[in-house]
Amino acid sequence: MPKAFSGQRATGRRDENASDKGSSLDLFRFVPFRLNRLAAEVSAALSGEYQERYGLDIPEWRVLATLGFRNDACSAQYIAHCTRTHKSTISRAVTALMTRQLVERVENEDDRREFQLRMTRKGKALYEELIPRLKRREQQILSCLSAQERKDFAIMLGKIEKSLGLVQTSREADKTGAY
Amino acid sequence: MPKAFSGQRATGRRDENASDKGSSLDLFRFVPFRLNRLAAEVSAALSGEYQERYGLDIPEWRVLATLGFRNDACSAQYIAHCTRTHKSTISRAVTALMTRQLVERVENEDDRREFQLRMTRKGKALYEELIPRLKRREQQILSCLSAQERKDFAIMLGKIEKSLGLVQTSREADKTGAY
DNA sequence: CTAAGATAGTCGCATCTGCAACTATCTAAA
DNA sequence: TTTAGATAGTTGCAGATGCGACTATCTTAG
Repeated sequence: MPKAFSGQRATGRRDENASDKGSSLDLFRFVPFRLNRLAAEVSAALSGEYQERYGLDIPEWRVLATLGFRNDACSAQYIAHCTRTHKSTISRAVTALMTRQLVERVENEDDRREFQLRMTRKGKALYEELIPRLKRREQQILSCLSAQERKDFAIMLGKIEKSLGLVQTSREADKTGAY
Repeated sequence: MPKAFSGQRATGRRDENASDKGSSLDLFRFVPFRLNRLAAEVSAALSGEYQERYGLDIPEWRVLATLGFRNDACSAQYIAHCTRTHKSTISRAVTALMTRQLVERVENEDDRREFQLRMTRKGKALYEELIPRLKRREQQILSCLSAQERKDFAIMLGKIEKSLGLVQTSREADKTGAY
């Protein structure tokens, strides 16, 4: 048996004089840290599905997810904006997906700077196969919450997203152009 | 005014025939995606404090946060395990912090493989200055939630963390050695 | 029409970080 | 004691990704 560490935060050997009200901070109660850690862990838990099984990385998955949900062609820039992913990252993901013939693009007649992206038949097939797996995983991860808690959790996420400007109604977006 | 995209998810031009119950998935309701995006955004919102102002990156901040909260020396490995950060990342962070004389290390008499890390006076000073700023930011981010909601949100995070094995009592850890 | 500025997409570059190999050290079993 | 295996920490390497420059194209003001 390996030598165990002499304490974890639960028992902690933290000096109680350094109160949380003052100049100390419990990393394990600090929401930004928790979100980072949780997001990394959840991604890792899902990567078995899209990464190992289908050889997709996260940006590639986001491209497919956007195209699949919209069920309509759209530009790379659109995907970059609405998934909050850098356009160069999306560009590389699209290149990889085109190489694998999961996605194809056609020139836009009205604006020859941009391309209309759409999934190929092969891409759609992969998407259809992947989606139920990912949904199942998500449900597994959330199964520790009751139905009501899941609902509340989603609402709170929404509030935080909104306060950070992560969600935007199309009306607001039309005004500001800030996609 | 720039040309606006022709639709964001709120209005969406999504084909309603592709029901969520079936083979489609709304990325914006998909918790793993939302967590990733939210974590990235929250980190960006905080980076102004530790990154721009103090030249710390996230791993460096995690080292300081662990040392500061424990208020006691500990090994790099300990920090790596309890922050769930790769040991090579922590190693590089510690090197950088030592160069800046924010952290120092002493040999462990009992086990000469490991070093005891502690903050220097200078490191403590930076820590003390940084903490209230970060707490303030966290509160700003969470200010869109009521006190009760914040509480509930923390509880739900805890449940998900627990179900993913992200939290571990020291008792369990002592048994498994799985820090 | 022309010119200035904005936008779509690509690509080189730098940085970050996980992986794995490596050294040094410790532990445990024969 | 000896030796095999485990652990702490470091470092080279490779993959991923954000930034910024670049080209091509579009828009708008004059």
